[in-house]
Amino acid sequence: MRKGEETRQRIIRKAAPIFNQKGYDGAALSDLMRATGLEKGGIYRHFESKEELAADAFDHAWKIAMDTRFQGTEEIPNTVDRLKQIVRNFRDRRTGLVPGGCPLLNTAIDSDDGNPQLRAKARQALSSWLDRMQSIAEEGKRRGEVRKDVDCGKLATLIASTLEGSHMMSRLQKKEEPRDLAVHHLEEYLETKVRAQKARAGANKS
Amino acid sequence: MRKGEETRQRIIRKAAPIFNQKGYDGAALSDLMRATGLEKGGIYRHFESKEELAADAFDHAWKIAMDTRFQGTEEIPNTVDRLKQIVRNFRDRRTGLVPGGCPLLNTAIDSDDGNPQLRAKARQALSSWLDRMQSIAEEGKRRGEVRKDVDCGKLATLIASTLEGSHMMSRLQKKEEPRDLAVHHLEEYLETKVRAQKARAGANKS
DNA sequence: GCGACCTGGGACCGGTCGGTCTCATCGAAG
DNA sequence: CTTCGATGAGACCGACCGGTCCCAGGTCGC
Repeated sequence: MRKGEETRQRIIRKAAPIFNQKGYDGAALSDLMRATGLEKGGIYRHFESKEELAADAFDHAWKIAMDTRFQGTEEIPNTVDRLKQIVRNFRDRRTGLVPGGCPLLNTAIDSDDGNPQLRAKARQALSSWLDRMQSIAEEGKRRGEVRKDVDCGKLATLIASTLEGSHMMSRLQKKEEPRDLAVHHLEEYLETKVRAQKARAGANKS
Repeated sequence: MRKGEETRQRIIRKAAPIFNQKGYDGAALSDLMRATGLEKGGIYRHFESKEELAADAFDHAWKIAMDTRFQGTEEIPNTVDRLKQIVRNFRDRRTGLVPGGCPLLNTAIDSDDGNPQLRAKARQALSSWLDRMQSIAEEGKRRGEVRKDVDCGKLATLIASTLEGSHMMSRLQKKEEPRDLAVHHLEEYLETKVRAQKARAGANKS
């Protein structure tokens, strides 16, 4: 029981970057065999199908992405500052991630036509990300840190769209600028349109 | 000479949606044969390789996308209004497009690892789109319709990122909301941060 | 230390992949 | 009407696809 589970996890860890980089069709069994150092039989003992492995690999990659994006945000008291940190994390914390760019973006586009199983994974991944951000905004609203006229669900959607779109462009151009730009834009948006203003006469710098 | 070119164009037209929906690897020759009604030999007479066909199919799909996104914008005199119309076109005009979502987004993600030929196509497609939007903004700046402190290149990048990201989310969720939201957000941004204010005392409705 | 079971190797499967080649037919120019 | 290049059919190719299966050897619990 022990050894098998270890191997299973090792396969997932090695397979995740391949699926994330090459997509489901592009990731051949032979690639996975080379990466894991196992023969076909060794892999298929632990997974019923390539699809099951791809699903587990996606979960693995997404968990890492989520953990990284929310890293060091829990302890930030102010909710708007917390959202800003999440936005900045998207730009700054990209070491330790599964190579190949955002797994959600990749899988969403990849599973666009067929592969309903992977598509469902992507949908639920997006939902969980949006929910977490929305919850933070709602907490902020209850606490009076976030303006009352802000729609928290829409805010989460806007943040995710902007970040993911800029991420695609940064990867395509191999330049940081689009991502930097999106982060800066969102920071300003959070500051001017989301954060509740405490003092009536307070100066509004920056 | 005549007939052959017609067939070539027909193949491109029929192949474009398949590549756009299934990706390069996912689009099998057998799919293309079924769509075109031709046998393998019939297709390969007109293209040296699958890759050449994919490149031509991308050009075809992207041309349609660009034409549609800029449809009815040339005749709008005010440049900021023109940009707003481009943004709205992204949301509203989606009939006649090659099925499968934005070819740029799809191809950018699809060609992320290998296929440098397709990747180059995607890069140049993005550049041409950005350039066109940037030029409009620069024209607006010369005419005093756009604020002097606006960086036109960054503006174009921000618009493209936001639209593409929201497009991915809309497709994944099968809901219009993310795209609507992004369009609304950009419209507001163009109105409040980009458009030059003519009159000092003018009311700023909406 | 024995026996049962867990693990991984690798031969094997039918199917499909992208790509080639030959040849009959088609269409247009003379 | 003939002729000849342009065209498309479809058999064929080797490679590789995802997946199965059985066996040898390793790893456990007892």
